[in-house]
Amino acid sequence: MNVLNFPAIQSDFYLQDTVTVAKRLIGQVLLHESPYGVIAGRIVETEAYVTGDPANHASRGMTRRNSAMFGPPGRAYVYMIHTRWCLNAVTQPEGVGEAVLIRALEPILGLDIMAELRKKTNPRDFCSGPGKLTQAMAISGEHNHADLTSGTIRILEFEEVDNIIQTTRVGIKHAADRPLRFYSREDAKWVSKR
DNA sequence: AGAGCGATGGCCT
DNA sequence: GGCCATCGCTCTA
Repeated sequence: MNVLNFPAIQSDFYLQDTVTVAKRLIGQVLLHESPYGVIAGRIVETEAYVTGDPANHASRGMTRRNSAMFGPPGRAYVYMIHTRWCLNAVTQPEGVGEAVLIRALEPILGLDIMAELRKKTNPRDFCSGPGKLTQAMAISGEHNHADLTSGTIRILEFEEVDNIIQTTRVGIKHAADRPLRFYSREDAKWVSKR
């Protein structure tokens, strides 16, 4: 199988309820045709950030940093936290600030590139966290607003995952009790722990 | 498993 | 100028 032939998920998908998008992104493939070569991983962990949610960057209105969240669906919202980049897929129509944070991947393509970028040898250290996977996938601030439905960074239709665990989100202060984190039970070994 | 800490940029006062 | 964050690493046990 050649992932490059898989169809990219189109913007209608990202117009579904953000929680639904977060669940259904599990099992799909994040691809980057990067300057280093083709890199890809299967999404195994996500979090939803919705309207009225104090943990959502968009909850206090639009700023320059979070503007991508208010843009069209299917774009990337990439921001920096504590020296690391994090990748979100923007959901909902333009003007609504919601997104899904991609938290972990199962590496599937370009493992040698990931090893080099991450300076790690164990594949479990490549993409088991939001800041790790952007480094492994060569994604950074320059990719903010990038179109994930076509272009060099895409999310591809791959498979549906049934056994999805729903728990609380990681590393947030506000609304920490809301169960808006999702991960694939079968792929728990690739998931971020903290 | 759990605590401590480095580190950068955005945003508000 | 200061606060704080969708984090990762290392050290201890």
